[in-house]
Amino acid sequence: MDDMTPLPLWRRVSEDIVARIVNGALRPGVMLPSEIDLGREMGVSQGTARRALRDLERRGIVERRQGRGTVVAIRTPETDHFHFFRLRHADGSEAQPMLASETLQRRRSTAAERAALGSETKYVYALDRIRSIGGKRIVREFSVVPVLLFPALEDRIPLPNALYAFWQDAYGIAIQKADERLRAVRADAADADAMDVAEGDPLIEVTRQAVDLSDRIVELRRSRYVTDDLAYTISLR
Amino acid sequence: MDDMTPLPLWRRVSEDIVARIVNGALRPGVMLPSEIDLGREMGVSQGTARRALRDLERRGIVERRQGRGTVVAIRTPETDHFHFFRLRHADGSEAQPMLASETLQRRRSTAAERAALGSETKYVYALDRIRSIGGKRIVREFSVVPVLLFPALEDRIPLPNALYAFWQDAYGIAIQKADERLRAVRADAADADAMDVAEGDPLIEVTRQAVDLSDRIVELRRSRYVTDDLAYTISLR
DNA sequence: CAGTGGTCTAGACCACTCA
DNA sequence: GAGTGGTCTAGACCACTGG
Repeated sequence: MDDMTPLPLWRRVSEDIVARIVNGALRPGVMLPSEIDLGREMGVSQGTARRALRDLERRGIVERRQGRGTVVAIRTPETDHFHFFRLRHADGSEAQPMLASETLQRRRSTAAERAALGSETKYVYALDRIRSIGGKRIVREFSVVPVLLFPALEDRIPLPNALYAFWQDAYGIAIQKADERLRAVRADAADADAMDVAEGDPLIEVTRQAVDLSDRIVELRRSRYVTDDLAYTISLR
Repeated sequence: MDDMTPLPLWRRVSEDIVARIVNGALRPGVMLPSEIDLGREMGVSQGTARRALRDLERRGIVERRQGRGTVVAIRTPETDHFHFFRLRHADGSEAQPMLASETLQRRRSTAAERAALGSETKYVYALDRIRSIGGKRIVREFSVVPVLLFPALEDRIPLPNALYAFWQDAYGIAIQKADERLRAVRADAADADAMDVAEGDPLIEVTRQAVDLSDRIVELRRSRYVTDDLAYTISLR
């Protein structure tokens, strides 16, 4: 598993900054040193510091603006939510979901959850939410997160619409990517009860694993979408 | 629409190379000049030529290997097909689809097709395919492409499994990205007839627009997937 | 062994931002 | 006007590839 060759200098610089973000020394919105200063601090040239910052920018971890500087990226409800929430109208515009209901439960983890989240995950929070768009309830989400990573989550109820922005803000856990599997399923009785859909209607079910900056799986999520008026939209490159 | 600032030097270099690929002067698999030679040819430094090549590599247009050189990327049936064909087994492994049937028809374009493919698209080829995986017919694909871009396509029947690799090879049209919209639908009588699925069963329907290196929409595709054993798999970053 | 891309440095000029 | 990132140059050394 180990790589014989050491990491390039620029990568060590960028990983050092990631580590500072993960351990909380750098918080979202904070200004980073300039390329020249960063290079001096780390004992590398400006070009190398520049490359590290460019790497972080490409990964969406920092934001750079000419004349202004480099700041740790903030996951706002806008940027964050719409990046990981893929339902769009027919014209491609973003859908504005509202939270219709929310329940949070603390319980023992299942074997499958421990397999994905790590064996130290004895307890989890199970968060069930229903979202409506344009007055129609068309999304059910079942999220599972380790209690260890999100202590005292029940005290924060009601949770904000955009979970990932909240996690970064309140727990310092930043989502890097989400791996998803989509399948078509029939709405069951519970779906018909919770959403504006008839039992037996086709839904898209999305199973997601959300991965943070430390490459840990920090959330398991299963979502069910009614796709009558909105579609799940992606771009393959 | 126009940008006041001129393109950076490195971008002009990379766009020049893209143009050479588009017009056929550079074909897939061909070796590019080294960074130093390219810089000399274009009157820029090695660093700038390097940046242009890195840009092309990031966009998947060329492949670079230390010690070997830079070549125009080849869309092989493996690399290409599995990039744009997202069905995966439960363990994440790639599914091996077989072509179960194929029909090609030349006809006038519809108004909707002209809106997407360009008003000069008077005629299109409509390609309908059924794919099977593990002996089960679980994919229907309806592709529409302009006759102008793919002349004499009927002479190439049967078309290979991986369409995009074939297009690049036979017509010099390289797919850069594909924008997709996913919805859950019920299998109709034609689906039940063509695939191993019962009428009314839930399917995922994917509507795709494929875009080439010149930013033209060159294909409209509608696919229907049975997701009992396989799931549509993506990664959001 | 010659040639390639990967990394790294040092320095220059420019465009942009903000006080 | 001082400071930032964006671009560009010129040159160095290294690791890898292939004959």
